[in-house]
Amino acid sequence: MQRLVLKDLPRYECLVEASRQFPDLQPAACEAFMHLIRAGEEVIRVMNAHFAAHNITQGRFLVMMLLMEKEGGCPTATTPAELADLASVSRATITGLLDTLERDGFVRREPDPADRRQMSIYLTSKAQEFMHGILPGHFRLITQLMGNLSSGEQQTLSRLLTKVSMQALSLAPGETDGPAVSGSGETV
Amino acid sequence: MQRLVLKDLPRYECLVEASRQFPDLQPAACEAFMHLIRAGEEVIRVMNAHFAAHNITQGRFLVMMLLMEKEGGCPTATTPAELADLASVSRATITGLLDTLERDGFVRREPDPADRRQMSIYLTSKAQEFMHGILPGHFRLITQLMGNLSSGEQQTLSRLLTKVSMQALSLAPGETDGPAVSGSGETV
DNA sequence: CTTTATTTATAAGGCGGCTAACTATCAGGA
DNA sequence: TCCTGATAGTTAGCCGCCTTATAAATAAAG
Repeated sequence: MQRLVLKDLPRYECLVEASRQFPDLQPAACEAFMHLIRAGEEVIRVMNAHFAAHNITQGRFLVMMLLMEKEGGCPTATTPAELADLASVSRATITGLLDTLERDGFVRREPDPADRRQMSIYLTSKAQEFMHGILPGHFRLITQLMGNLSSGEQQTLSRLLTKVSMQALSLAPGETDGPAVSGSGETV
Repeated sequence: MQRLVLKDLPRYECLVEASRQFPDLQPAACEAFMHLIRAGEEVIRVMNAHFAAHNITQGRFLVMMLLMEKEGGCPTATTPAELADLASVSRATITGLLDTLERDGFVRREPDPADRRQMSIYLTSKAQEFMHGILPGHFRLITQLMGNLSSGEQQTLSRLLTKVSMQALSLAPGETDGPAVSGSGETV
């Protein structure tokens, strides 16, 4: 249901202590990193509890969100390939999710007459009703989760996290062992 | 290897638009929430790539971190129960992790002579070497991930995320549908 | 028509969570 | 002493979600 995370983060002095043994450890960066991981997991834990109370999972919820018709011209998916792309997972994963959603009567697969390789995925009316029943509580929960922050703090948080995301994306493809370390033999 | 997440976040106007349909949706809170989820996942993705390059997983890494001897008096675990507690997972989960770690020669289980129900878990010297080989790169990676932020921004981020974590913890046990909604019939 | 690319689905596998049930042990009390 | 209850760890069975590799149908381009 959730992911293995530290319950209590090490105190800052502890990080400073450890940075003597490991000069690459920057206490402030490390602390921000751990807070990020933990806050993300705590928030996901709360969301999962909400989902579980409605007999759904985060994956199925996201797929249905992506399938919902939106007024504001936001991205909407209709095929498994689009879903996989929007969610950054493999198509096989989406097939599995759609299988269970279809079994439970939440989505319908229909062959596309124009391109017969493609399937079009539609939310059933049952799913529409379900989502409209669950979404107000979902949004209230998000509001509550962020309720300790002022509007300004929420914006600051968004800004800082965007920076982190961009950095993470830039680090994703290339290898990890820092600059100018080409092959220092830690390939255990 | 990672979790299903939105690749591209909806634009802010899109959230404003949606907030007309769902009055409970607060665009700024929702945006911060999504940035948090996404940044967390992106960061975890990068870390997982690093772990995978060394044939390890995040769970096994965390267990070994908890087992390492630390100088600064930080929390260290020696029994499965302590590990489960520190990591907030069930003991059965820890048993599974320890099984694979033991199979790969990273930990040793020894019965506690004082209380024969208990096992004491120790890192092998192989694991010690492994961790000392991997940790510098690990910490460098964290430093890089947070490298887009100034020291002040890192501290601000830690502070804001702490607020979010605390709020999430306070929301964890109680139910989710907001205040004064006792039983409005969305128990689909 | 043939080749190549694309879309979906399937199969097999792995990780990492969970609960429930079981064994062994410890500790307290009648 | 023996029963009882709590605790530590393992086991068994389950599920969610992810992967890669493969297959089958179709499309598109030469």
